[in-house]
Amino acid sequence: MIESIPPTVPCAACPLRALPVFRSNTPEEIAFIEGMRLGQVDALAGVTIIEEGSQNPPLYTLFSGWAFRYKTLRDGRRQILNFLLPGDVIGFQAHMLGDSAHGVEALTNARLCRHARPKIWELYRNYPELAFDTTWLTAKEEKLVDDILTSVGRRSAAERIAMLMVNLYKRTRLLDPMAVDPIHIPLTQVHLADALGLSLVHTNKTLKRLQRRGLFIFEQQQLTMLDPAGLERLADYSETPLVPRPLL
Amino acid sequence: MIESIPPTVPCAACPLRALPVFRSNTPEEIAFIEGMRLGQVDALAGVTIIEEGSQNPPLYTLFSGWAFRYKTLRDGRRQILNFLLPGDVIGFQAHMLGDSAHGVEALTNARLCRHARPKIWELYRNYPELAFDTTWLTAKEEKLVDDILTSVGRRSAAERIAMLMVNLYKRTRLLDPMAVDPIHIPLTQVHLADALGLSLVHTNKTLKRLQRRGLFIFEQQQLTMLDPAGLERLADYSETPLVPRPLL
DNA sequence: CGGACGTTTGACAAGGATCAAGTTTTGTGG
DNA sequence: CCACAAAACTTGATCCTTGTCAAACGTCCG
Repeated sequence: MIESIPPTVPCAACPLRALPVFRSNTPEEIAFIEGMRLGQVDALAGVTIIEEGSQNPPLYTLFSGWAFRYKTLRDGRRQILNFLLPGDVIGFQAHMLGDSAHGVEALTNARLCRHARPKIWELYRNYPELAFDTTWLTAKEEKLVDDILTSVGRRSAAERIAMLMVNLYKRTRLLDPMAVDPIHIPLTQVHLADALGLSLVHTNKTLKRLQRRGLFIFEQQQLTMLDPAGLERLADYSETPLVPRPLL
Repeated sequence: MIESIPPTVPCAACPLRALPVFRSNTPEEIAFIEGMRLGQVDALAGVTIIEEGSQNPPLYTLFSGWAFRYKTLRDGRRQILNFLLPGDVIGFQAHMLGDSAHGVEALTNARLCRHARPKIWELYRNYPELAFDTTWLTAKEEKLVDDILTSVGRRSAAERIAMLMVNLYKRTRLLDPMAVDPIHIPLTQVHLADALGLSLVHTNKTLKRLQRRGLFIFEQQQLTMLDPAGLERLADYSETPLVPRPLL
């Protein structure tokens, strides 16, 4: 399922660090992070990275690929809480609280950096900037969930889809500023439905309707943005100021 | 709106600290927290404590009373993200990210401890345990929002109400272990509706139906639990392990 | 070639929204 | 302490967004 692999690059040469979205670190900080990293592992698409309800699960950073956090009810209903992209931390909430209230599943084949959980404490003791960054990442993810909750609670199906498309489009562009449409979004309509709190059938119909309105094209997991302004208007989207993001 | 008052008690004598829910701190930590506290303020019920979208809003701890976090869409639709009870931190996400993506409003008359934002940095530098606690509180709130999102996205109206009642009941009991039914829950049906992602009318009808089923009584903001097990079953509620909570 | 998976569509059911009153409770000023 | 307005709660009728059921179709892969 999840296989260890020989480390691909040292943290100092992490390709993510080269991206403008990520804040730069001092050499000492990078050395500490390198020391915290136990190694890299690969997870195939569809694999469960963290089991729902597991005790003290491992702590990862997503190096490449996509994943998502989710919760399920006993009868199988599933809510996707948010999607995880490279640079996102996996398992931190569980690290803090002791067990994982949610599961994490790989959407694509994914490569993860695994971290030594006990070193987090050392991080707090000796690298207050990194500790601060850690909190920043947690706060940022909470804000994202706040936004999603607002969508699911108060937006119509069409508005929710518009919102999600705009968000995913922006997030992927931050990670690949050179990308041109169409952009690869590795989601099936089941994922969309579970993330939006809608049924699969209704998601499909609303998705088609929006595409017929000429807002975007999304087929075979390829997204082409046709009318970004129209989509943002429909989503009642408000821009988030852009701040460089820490990377553990 | 928000009025400064002479400090009521020193942090060391904070009545919240006496409660079993809250983790104990060393005298040095408490002294630091005391030094971080700028003073206490009172907010009347209904007052906006933090404006949606405000830049660098103040940082508070809720000393007494209830409040809630919310987001609104341009046309006025409102989603309540979660309810805040004594001990909860207010404005921390905004402190981290620079501006507040959500608003905070007092539900009852509330007393707040206001903190010196720049001292947070000192806290990270000199009190790693407290920094850790801060992250813990953020992670805990994210988990709460995760749970609410799951409700709003995947539970029926009746299930959502059951879930919320169980949660609020448990949270209030933690803060007042001696309390006996009926318990005061200072929410109107408008608040319930906005927290659950439902219309007011449907909230009312479903609420009545559950009460007619003998699960609980909720009137005049007084909650009596009649069939906690039945409610938890309906809500598909899974127990969270109880860990003492840090208090800033 | 046969499944498994993902997408698409139509028909129908239903949970929840909206509209419109009416009733009760709460709060405030006289 | 009463009177009155505002806020909160109820209820019925109706509409409609979304869910459920069913089935067909395409594609990829062993």
